[in-house]
Amino acid sequence: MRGMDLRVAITSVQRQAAEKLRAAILAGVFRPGDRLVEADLCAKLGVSRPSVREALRSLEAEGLVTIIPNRGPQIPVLTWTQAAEIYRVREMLEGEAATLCAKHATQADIEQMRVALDLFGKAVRGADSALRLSATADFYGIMQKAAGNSLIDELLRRLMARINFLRAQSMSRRDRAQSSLREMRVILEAIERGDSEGARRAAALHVKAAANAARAVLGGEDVMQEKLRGPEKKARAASSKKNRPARASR
Amino acid sequence: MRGMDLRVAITSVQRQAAEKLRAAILAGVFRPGDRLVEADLCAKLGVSRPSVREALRSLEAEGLVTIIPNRGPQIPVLTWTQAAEIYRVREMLEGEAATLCAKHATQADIEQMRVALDLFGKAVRGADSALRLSATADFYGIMQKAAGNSLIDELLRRLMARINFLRAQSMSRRDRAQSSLREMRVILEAIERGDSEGARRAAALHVKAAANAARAVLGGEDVMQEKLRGPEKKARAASSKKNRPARASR
DNA sequence: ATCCTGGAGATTGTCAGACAATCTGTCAAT
DNA sequence: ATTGACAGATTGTCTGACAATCTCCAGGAT
Repeated sequence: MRGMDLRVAITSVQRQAAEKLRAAILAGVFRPGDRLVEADLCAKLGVSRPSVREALRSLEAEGLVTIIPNRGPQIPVLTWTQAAEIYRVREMLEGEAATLCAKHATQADIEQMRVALDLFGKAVRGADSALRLSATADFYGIMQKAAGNSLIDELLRRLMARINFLRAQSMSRRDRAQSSLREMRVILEAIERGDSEGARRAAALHVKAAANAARAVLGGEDVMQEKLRGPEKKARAASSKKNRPARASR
Repeated sequence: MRGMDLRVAITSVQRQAAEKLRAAILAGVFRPGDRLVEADLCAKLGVSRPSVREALRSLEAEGLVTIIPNRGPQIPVLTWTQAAEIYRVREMLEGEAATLCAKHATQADIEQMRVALDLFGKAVRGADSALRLSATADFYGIMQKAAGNSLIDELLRRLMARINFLRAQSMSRRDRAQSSLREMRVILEAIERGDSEGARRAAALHVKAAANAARAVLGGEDVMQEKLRGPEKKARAASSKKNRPARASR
């Protein structure tokens, strides 16, 4: 093979740290509002503070954590307004990706998407939430790669990361997962018949539906702040037990 | 005034460093392909290496610099493919911003945009490139603020930063600047009459024209790599002469 | 009893210095 | 001319330190 990639994966500690943290956040290890104490992260990741801090700067620029001066990093709490903005942009970008995919996808691409979609269908029927997430990720991953615009791919990936928390919550509702499956089928059908504008519309519709489901979870107006900040105090008491057992005397 | 913002600007060294660097890159102090040596930046910014490194991480995530492991940060060299992707996304986002602006803009917003556009016209006639840049920035700044979607605003700002170099080059051509002025007038007119779809079309058209002008500068295919990497070697000899004494003098 | 005021502890922001790993360019040897 | 080794420059990472700031709790004043 002429174009085989022989490069050894060369990476650095803080890059790995950033990756681990990103994965942890996406996996829901931390919840919105949680503070990330540098010292703890050092211990958990097994690296020094400078590396952790650099990793955190990267994540901050990606919007995955918010760093408040003199207070430190924490998982951002989304308001509904912010979430709505993300969904709106996602709608445009995903629509474009679907259009591009309908134009450029090879038979192999389409075949892969079909496999991913079948897998998703199985996950929905079996209520397997982990498989559901990975199957959708696959489906979109293939679509975006086939679309051939790497910027859209990257932007979408970051936006998805930011609303990951919401997606997990709204997807856990069975009916939403099933509608989602139907909508994705429509997208794929349009791509199969090379209907680029149809694919765009279908993708946009799908995101709109997802946004509606998310709004239901979030409560329409920006009440979410209270919804999530209410439990925070209780959570802090619990987590302080975990973080500094020595002082749990009270 | 009830809502007056009394907060003192609380910020940190590395945030300021990041800002300074960002501004320097946008101002064209560094050219694509230039390496940013940490020690030099420390000297120029007057801060320590950890702060510089954290600032660089932020800029990396924003796409303003590329950090190659064991080689360090450098200003990314855009290929035409990448630039085209950016213009495509910019077209969508700016179209949406124009639409939203047409829907939500107040009379005051429109008035401000008109002022900025007049200023831009004056800059074009007077061949004042600095004023040209600030006037366009104003025009779009007002438009995006009036649109009321802060995510689009932020994404556009970052994308613009990445193609800043191209914009400066293609805008320096008088005819392009004049077409630009005409196109922006059309956008504003659509906004004034509340024609949201017209505003979207006009904005998209404007970005398409800008992309064409940029392609002319960049040479259509990805030849740019050579174009910019050629002078790099000569530049390095000169810059090392320039960079080294700074170390000795302090 | 409630509110204000210190202070103690925790955490972040920043720096200096050090050292290994890696890259780059030069120069000699084949 | 290509290869190989060496020296210098630069990055990646860690340690330790200290000031600035925040948070929470206790004690005192009203």
